Amino acid sequence: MSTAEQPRRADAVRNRRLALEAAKTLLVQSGVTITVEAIARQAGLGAATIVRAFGTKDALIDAAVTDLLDPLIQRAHQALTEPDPAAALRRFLLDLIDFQAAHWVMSEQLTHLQIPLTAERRSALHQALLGMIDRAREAGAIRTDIDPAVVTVMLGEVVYAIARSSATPPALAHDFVTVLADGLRPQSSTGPAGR
Amino acid sequence: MSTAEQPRRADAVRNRRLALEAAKTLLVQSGVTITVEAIARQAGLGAATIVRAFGTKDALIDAAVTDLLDPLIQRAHQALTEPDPAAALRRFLLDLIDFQAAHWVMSEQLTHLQIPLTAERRSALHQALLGMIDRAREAGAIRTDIDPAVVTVMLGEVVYAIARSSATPPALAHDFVTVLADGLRPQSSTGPAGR
DNA sequence: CGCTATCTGAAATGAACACTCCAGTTGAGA
DNA sequence: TCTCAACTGGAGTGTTCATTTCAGATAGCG
Repeated sequence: MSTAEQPRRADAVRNRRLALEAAKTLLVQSGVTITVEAIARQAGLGAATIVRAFGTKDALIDAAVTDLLDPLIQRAHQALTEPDPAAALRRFLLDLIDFQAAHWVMSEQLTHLQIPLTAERRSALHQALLGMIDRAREAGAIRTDIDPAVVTVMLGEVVYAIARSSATPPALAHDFVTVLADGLRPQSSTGPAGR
Repeated sequence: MSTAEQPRRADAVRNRRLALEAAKTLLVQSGVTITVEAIARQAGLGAATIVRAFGTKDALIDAAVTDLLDPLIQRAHQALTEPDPAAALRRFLLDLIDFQAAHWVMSEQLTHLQIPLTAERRSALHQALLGMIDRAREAGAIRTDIDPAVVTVMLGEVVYAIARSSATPPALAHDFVTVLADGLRPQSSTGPAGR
């Protein structure tokens, strides 16, 4: 393909890797404003070197976030093949919350950046989640009076939010998923519906 | 009190008001980076005038956001006195989502600002929400196996998230509150619990 | 080894902002 | 109407950054 990797000097390759690791480290830390300067310091390199290795700061961040996101995507694909769809969904939601709890600071940093790779990964996650919900729905584990697309948006956004919450104790995540799961289960009693 | 308003010239008062309105207008618009320059243009004033009227840009934004938040706080207090706690909570959640849907862009802008007044209002909202949940709980409308504080965090964050979702069709908000309400209701069947 | 294309990073550049200065304007009391 | 302190806003000032430049260092081939 067009991925024609022109040969690069060993030190350039090494420094590129260092820059990526440094960016990942900073992305996970809270409270830090991520500047090229800061990444350079963390990597023990000059700022110019870092920018040159990726073209722009945005491209560097994009690559770093993509890296961080990959394990999560793997888990998502895994969840899609597990036998019990409801359990898989539940487990994945908890994974998602864990991930966001560790990384929500990152999301804040990303707002004004041009990060196409990351956008792509996010969309992949969204697709996988949609798949999980479809499976759970077909298995009868999720009420059918709500559009699966709506459920997907709901869960995706909500997980982000819950992880974001200042405290984020594990108990919160667990309780939260419980409430969601109970609310999403087919409701036997349409209850005091009218209200 | 110490609110000793030293007399100010009529034009100064008018311009202060203009600046506040301009800031509110921009805060609600999406995609706009809010600079003092932009607010000044919107208000038809010079940038210097605006900064001087409030001391700092942050103070201006703080005042504007506070203004925008006030009606919502009023609704919250209102909800606390309605006869049916469950219905009041539900209605307020929908209000909250509506508000956030209209204003979430704003929240993004606020991340790096010094906005004590706004922080205070937010905390007031949180308190009110906690109150509503307590009332609904006492009325037996909310399951008791989950800490009310957790429920509060849950709802507060979640509402923010759901409003944030790109689409935000009203249907989404409605369905979402339904799912939450069903999930938060006392669960008769501990169900096929183990799972 | 020696040579040179590739790399490096300190310093320069330039853009975006919040905030300040000051010469000129204006509201409003006498 | 006159006067002047309070106001205004265009033109700075100082910062914070991403990105570029370029003189010097170095990987790695012959």
